Amino acid sequence: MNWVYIEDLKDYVEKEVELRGWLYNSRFSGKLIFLIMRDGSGFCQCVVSLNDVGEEIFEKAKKLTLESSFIVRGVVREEKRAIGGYEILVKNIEIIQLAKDYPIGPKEHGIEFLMENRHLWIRSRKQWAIQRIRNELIKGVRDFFYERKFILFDSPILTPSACEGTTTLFDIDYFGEKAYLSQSGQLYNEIGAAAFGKVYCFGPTFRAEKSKTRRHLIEFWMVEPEVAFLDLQGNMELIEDFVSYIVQRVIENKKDELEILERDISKIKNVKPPFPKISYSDAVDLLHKKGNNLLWGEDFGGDEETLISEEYDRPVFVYKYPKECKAFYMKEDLENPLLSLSCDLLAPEGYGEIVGGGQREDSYEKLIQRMEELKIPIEPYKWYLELRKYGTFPHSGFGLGIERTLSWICGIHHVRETIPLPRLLERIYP
RNA sequence: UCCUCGGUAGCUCAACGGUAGAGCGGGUGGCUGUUAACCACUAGGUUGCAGGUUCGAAUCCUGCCCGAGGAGCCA
Repeated sequence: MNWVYIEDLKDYVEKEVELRGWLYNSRFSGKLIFLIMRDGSGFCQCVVSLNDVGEEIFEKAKKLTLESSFIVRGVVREEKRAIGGYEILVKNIEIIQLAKDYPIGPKEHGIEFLMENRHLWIRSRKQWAIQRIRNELIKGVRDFFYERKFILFDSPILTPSACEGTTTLFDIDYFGEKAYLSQSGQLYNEIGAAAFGKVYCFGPTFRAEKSKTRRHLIEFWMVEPEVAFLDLQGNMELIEDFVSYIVQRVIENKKDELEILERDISKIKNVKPPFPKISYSDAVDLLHKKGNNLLWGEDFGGDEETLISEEYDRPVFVYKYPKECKAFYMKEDLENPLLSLSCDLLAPEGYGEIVGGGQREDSYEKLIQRMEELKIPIEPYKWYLELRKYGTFPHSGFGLGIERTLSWICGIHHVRETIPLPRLLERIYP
């Protein structure tokens, strides 16, 4: 039999096909039944008419409960009224299993209930759309770097030392020694940049921060490029090209999914280079003008980020943060030793920081001095320092958080919906 | 860790000191173009747990448990 997927139905108009899937919803109308099947690739209305199929098959259709698995055969028809624009005129139905008491209904549910049932919630239409967009976003990430001849340089997940603060690491027993789950591939990437010029790593990262906000996950995915001989300005240009590419690609290829999410495309269609760029010091002035009384030298919180980003119709760079706000490996600004050659990218609409990056400190002496100031042990970073001994080179890179970027593109309020199975503070089920 | 809000039917909520109720979902019946379909009937409860105040507690008080939102930190 001609088993096809719902997303391909347009190629089978007026032909008889077989669909295999689950019952998403159904509506009865006397001698007519509308079954909404989902098969993973899409949603399709299957029309069962008593006069066409006879009593036996009609009764089967009537018995189907939410999320029952079944196979349906029938003729594909173009139908504007139906979801997706096509429907099946059913000839036969084969029930695989009748599901009993599926907990998630078509009406509203609370977040606690949905999170407890995440393994089932992921089947519903909005969640389906988000994950399809995630897939496109990730393909876009890989294609962008592949087309620009970056080399994929996977960094380890088990690490012996901290990359940033040590308070936010998960520690594990590594044959009697202490090891940690990676919270960034940044430092290892610099090995790759010296060997291959342009590299990126892309994988999960782990932060044991006790953060409980709509922008935080304990386990999240980050893509981190690192480029030899690139300065801060070049880094910002790479970031704006990259972010624009993935946003435009999602708009282009995932129209239906964005529509399911009721995303206002006009809010993201302007995401094209150049992005506005504002220095940290100018940003602080802007905040003061807007009534915020942040002191120079303090890092921005969510409120400050929103105040800055709401000034623009596309993501905005804030660059040259005070050294104290940033990690030890950020290069000092030679024009002002209080500043670092760092840059963050703030997404519009209150989605906050989606990129953090900058130029790295390439002076062996300055790096050692900075580590001593911050009381960071030298020994575990011996290899890192050696990169500055054997042909040091200016280099820059950044990290982009996939889930934050995805919630912004999708217009989803909380990052927990943008990863299939979110790990949150005190939630590791399902 | 701190601050704020919440926990009542399978789900979403109402009742705010005086007999626990609605919508959805479930069940039964009706309807040939439905779009979170609709109409009628029906089943469904130790009001998070423990104690206290009261003639009487879902409601007020105390403690605990669980959840949500936010802060700090970060992508």
